[in-house]
Amino acid sequence: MSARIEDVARQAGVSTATVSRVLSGKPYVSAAVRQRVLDAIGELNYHPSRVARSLRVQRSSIIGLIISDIQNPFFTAIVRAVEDVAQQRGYSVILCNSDEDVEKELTYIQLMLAEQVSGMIVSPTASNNEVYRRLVERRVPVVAIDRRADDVPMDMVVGDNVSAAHQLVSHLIENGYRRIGAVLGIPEASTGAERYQGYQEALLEHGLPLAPELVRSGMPRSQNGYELTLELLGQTLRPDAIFTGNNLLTIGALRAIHELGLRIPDDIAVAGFDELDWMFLVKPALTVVMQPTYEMGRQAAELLLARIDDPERPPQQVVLQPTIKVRESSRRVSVTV
Amino acid sequence: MSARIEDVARQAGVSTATVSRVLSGKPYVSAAVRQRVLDAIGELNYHPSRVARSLRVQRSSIIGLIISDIQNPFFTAIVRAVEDVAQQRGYSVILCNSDEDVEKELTYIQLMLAEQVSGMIVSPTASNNEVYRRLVERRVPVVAIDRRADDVPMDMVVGDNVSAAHQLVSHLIENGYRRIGAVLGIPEASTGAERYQGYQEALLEHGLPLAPELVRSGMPRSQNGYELTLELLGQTLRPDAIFTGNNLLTIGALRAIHELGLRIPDDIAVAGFDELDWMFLVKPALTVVMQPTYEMGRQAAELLLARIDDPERPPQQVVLQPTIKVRESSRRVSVTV
DNA sequence: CTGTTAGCGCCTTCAG
DNA sequence: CTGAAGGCGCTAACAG
Repeated sequence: MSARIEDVARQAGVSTATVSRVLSGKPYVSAAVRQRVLDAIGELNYHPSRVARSLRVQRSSIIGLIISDIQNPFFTAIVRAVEDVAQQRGYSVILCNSDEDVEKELTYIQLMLAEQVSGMIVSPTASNNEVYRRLVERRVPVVAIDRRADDVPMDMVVGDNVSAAHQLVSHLIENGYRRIGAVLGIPEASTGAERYQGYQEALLEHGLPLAPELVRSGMPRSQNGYELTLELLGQTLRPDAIFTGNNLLTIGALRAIHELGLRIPDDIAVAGFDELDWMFLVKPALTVVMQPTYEMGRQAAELLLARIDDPERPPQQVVLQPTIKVRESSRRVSVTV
Repeated sequence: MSARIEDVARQAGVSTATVSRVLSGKPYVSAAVRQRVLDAIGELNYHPSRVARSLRVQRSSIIGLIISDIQNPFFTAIVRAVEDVAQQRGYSVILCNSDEDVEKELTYIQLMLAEQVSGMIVSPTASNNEVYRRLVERRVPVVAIDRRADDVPMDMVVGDNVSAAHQLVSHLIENGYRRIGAVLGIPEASTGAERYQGYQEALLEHGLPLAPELVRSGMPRSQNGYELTLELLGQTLRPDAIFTGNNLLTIGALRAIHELGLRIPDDIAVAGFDELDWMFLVKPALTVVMQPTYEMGRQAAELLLARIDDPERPPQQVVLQPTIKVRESSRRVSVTV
C-alpha cells in the first residue's frame, strides 16, 4: 500500500538502519545522508507505521484516558487538556467512556494494556482498588483524576471536595437557611463521599441536625438531579435550600425548582458544584463551585508523562483548590427553624 | 512482562497456531483442546497483544474519530454514539480534536493512518476536499459527519441545515419580526454555509431585504456568539430578532441579550440551533432546532463499519431531519418594518 | 483437527 | 558514520 522504510532506504541509497536513525533524530548521521533520506521521505510521502514501531519497542505512543461520562462538560475539559499536553509531547490519546460502570472500566483498562499504551489516566468509578494496586505494582504508569483510589500509592490529581462542600453549605447556613437538602452523587466515588462529608461537617459545626430524609444520592446525571430534587421538595416539611454535589445534578435540580415555580432565593436557595459558565441564565442567588477542570487534566497528563519517564519516582498527590463563586447574595432575613 | 501466546501454547500443550484459532473463534478445534487452551489463558491471565495482531493483519481494531470541538455537547453526543457502536462490535475509538484547525485535522488524519485504523469518522473543518478525495481513492474507509466535503463521493451523515434554518427564520418572520440578525458559524464549514443559505432564502421568500449589516459570522464558540450579538445589537437600527446558527453561538447570544437587559420575546426574539436541553432556563420564546445528535453518530459508525466490510459499496449520504421546537410563542402583534 | 513456518514494519545491537 | 540481521507477538498459509 503505502511506502515502507525499505522503500525510503532504497530511494536514498542507504540502509533501513540509517533511515531509522534519521527518523528518530539520532546523531551519527552525516548531514548529506540525512538530507538524502529526508528528501526520499518527502518524495515517497512516507509515514512510519506506529504499529510496527510499537511492537518493536514494546510501547506505543498512546495515552489511555478513561473517564466516566463523556457528556459531562467537567470531563470534556479534562479530555481537552490531556489532549493538548499529549499532542505537544508526541502522544495521541485513546478515549474511553466507562459510563460509571465498574465492569466497563475494567474492560477498558485491559484494552489499554493490550494496546500497549504508555500509560493511562483514569477517573475511578468506584473503589475497585485492587485493580489499581496491581497496575502500580506492575509499574504500569497510571494516574487517577478527579476521584481517588483509596490507599493505593499512586499519582493522582483531585479537588478539595470536603472543603468546597463545607464552604457551600456554610454559606447557605450563614445566610439564614436551616433545612438544607442534599442531592449527591454516588458515595462509591470518592467525590460523592467527600462532598457528603463536607455537608455533614458544616451542619454539625453550626449546630444543625443531620436529617437523613434531606439527603438523596444517585448517579450524576441531570435527570437524577431533577427527580431527587422533586422528591426532596415534595416532602411536607420541605427544605429551604438545596446543596447539589455535582454539576449535572445542579442542572437537574434547577429544572425541578423551575418546574415547581419556586423562586430563587426567595422560596429556595441553591448552592452546588458547577464547572460550566451557563448558570448565568438563572439570574439570582446561586452559589457555585467551579473546579479548575482544565488544570486538573493538564496536571494529570504531566504527572503521567513524568511517571512514564521515571517509573520509580514517588507517587504525587495533587489537590487543587476549587473556586467558590457567589452569583448573587443568597441572604434572607427571616429565619425559619 | 505479561504472558505471550507461546506461554499459553506451552501451558496447554499445543501450538501457537491452535491458541490463535481458539482466540479468534475459528472452527476446526476439538472441544477438549479448546477447553485446555481456555484454561491456560485463564491461568496465565493472558491478553493478546493488539499491537502484534494489528501489525500482522495490517489493520487495527481501532476507529478514528476526528471532531472539531470536544467541548461542544453536540460532538460529545456523537462521540458517545460512536463509542457505543464501536465497542459493541469489538472496536475501540481514538478521539482527536481538530479544534477547527485545518492543519491539525490533517495531522490527525496522518496519525490515524500511521496507527493503521480500520477507518475514520471526521467532521471536516473546511473544504480541504482533496484530502478526502485521496483517502477515498486509496479505499481508506472514511465517513464525514455533520459537515460535508463537497463533491467527494464518500459516505456522510449530515443534518438538513438549509431546511432547518429556513424554518427558524420563517417562524420569526411569521410572528412579525422584520429585522432579523444572523449570528453564524464560519462559512467554510458546510453547516455554516447551508444555514446562511436557509436564512437568505427565508428572507427572500417573504419579501424581506438581505441586509449585510445584520449578518455576522465567526468560529462556533460561545464567546463569539456573545461578541457578535453585542455588535448586532449595538447598531442604531438594531435587529428585532436574532437567528443563531450554532448551539454555542446561541448560548453566547443569550448571554449578550441577558447582559443588555433585553427581554425575550418582547424586546427581541431568538431562534437558533441548540441540541442541549438546558435552554429551559430561559423561560419564554425561544425557537430551537435540535439535531438528532446521537443518531448521527450512530449512523456514521454503522456506515463506517459497513464500508470496512465492503470497501466497494456505493457511497451513502444520510440526511437527518432536525426537530423544530417552539419553547413558547414568539408571537407579537405590532409589526415594525 | 493440529503443527510448522514465514513474515507484518520497524528498531537496535553488533560489526565493519 | 553506516550496514546486516534478528526478533517484537501474532496470524495465515501450507503441510501433515
